[in-house]
Amino acid sequence: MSKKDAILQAATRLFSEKGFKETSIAELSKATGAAEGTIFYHFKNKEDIFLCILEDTRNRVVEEFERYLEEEKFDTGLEMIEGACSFYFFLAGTMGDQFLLLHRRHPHELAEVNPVCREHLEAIYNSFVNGFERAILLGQKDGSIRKMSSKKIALIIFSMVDGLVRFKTYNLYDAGALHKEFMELCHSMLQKK
Amino acid sequence: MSKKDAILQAATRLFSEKGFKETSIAELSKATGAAEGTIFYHFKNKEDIFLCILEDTRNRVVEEFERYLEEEKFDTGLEMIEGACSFYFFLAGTMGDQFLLLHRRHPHELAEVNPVCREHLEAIYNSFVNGFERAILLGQKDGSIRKMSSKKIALIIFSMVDGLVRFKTYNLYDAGALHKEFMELCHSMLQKK
DNA sequence: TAAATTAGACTGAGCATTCAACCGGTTTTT
DNA sequence: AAAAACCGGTTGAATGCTCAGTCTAATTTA
Repeated sequence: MSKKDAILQAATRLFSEKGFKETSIAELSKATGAAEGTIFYHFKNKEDIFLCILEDTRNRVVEEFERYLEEEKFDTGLEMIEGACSFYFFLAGTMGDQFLLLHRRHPHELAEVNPVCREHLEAIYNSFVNGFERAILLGQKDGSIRKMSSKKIALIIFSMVDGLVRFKTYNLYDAGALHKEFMELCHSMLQKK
Repeated sequence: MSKKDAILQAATRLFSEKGFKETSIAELSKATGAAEGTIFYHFKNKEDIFLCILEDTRNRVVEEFERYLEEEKFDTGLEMIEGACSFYFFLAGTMGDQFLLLHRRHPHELAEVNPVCREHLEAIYNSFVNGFERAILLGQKDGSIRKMSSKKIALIIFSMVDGLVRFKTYNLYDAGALHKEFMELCHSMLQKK
C-alpha cells in the first residue's frame, strides 16, 4: 500500500473514532509512520485529507449499493426493500469507519460551507434514498406495498435503518440483536392489508 | 437571570451548534458579556459546564416525559405509544438545543470515561425506552399491540423516532413534513392483525 | 535523475486555565 | 458615626501549552 493510502486509511480510523478536530497531524503521523511533512506533501491541508476520505467513501458506498440492487434478483418490491435494508446494515458493518464518520456532525457542518463536501454527502444519501424509493415504487406496482407517497416512505425507512445503525455505534443498548425484529416490523408496516 | 444561568444558556446553544471542542471560552465570554475569569469562578473547568448542562437537560427531559405519560389519558396501549412518539417530537422541538447536544458524539464519548456523564445519559435514554415499553406492555395486555418482545419493540421505536429527529436536524431533506406518515406507518407496524 | 520521504526545528495562532486586583454592599470594630 | 475588615462576584491580562502548517537539508526509492 502506498504511503498516501496508508495515511488515508489511518485518518479514516482516527477521524471516525476521535473526530476531525480531535485528531492532530502529529498523531496521524505517528499512526502511519509517515513524517508530518509527508502528510502535507500529499494533501494540501487537514481538510483536504477529510475530503479525500469522503470522496472514497462516496465512490465505494454508491457503487456497492447500486451493484447490489442491480445484481440481486427480487420477486417483489417488498422483498427488494427488505434486501436494501439488510444491505445497509451489512455495509454499515463492513465499512464501519466510514459510517461512523458519516454519523459525525463534522461532515454535515462542513457541507454547509463547502460545496464539494456537500456534493459528496448528497450523493451518498441520494443513492440510498433513491434506491429505497425505486423498491417502493416497484412494490406499489406489483401490489406488495401499500399506497403512500413513495418519497416519504423512502425517507422514513432510511431514517429508521440509519437510526438503528447509529444506535448500535453508541451501544447504549444491544441494538445489534434487533435486526430480525426490525425486519419483521418493517414488513408489516409496508405490506398492503 | 443570574450570570451563571446566562453562561449555561449560552453554552448550551454554542455547544449544541458548534460542538464542545469547537467552542472556546473566549467565545462563550463574548456571547454572555461575562469575563473569562467569571466563567471559571462559577465552573471548575470547561467540562464542568458541559456536565451542568447535561444535568439540567436530564432533569427537564425526564420530568416532562414522565409527567406527560402520567397525566395524559390513553384508551389503549397503541394510543399511548403514539402519544409518546408525538411527545418525543414535541420535546425535540421545544428543547431543540438540548436534543442537538444529545445527538452529538461528545456526550457519548465522555460517558465512556466519566461516570457522572454516563449516569445522566443513561437516565435520559432509559426514561424514554422504559416509557415506550410500558406503553407496549399495556397494548399487549389490552390487545391493541402485537406480541413480540416489548423491550425490543421499545428499542426499535426509540431508534426510529430518534432517527427521524436527527434526520431533521441535519436537514438534508424536509424530514419535518414526515410526521403524519410516520405515525401512520408506526400504527400499522404495531397493530395486532 | 526526479520524485518521494524523512526528521525535526520553527512560526504564529488559538486555547484553557490562573491569578492578582477590583467593586459594591454588608458587617464589625473603634 | 467613621473606619476597617469582609465577601461574593467580577475583571482581563498573563501563562504555558497544543497544534496546523512551513521549511530545510539530507536520504531513499523507482
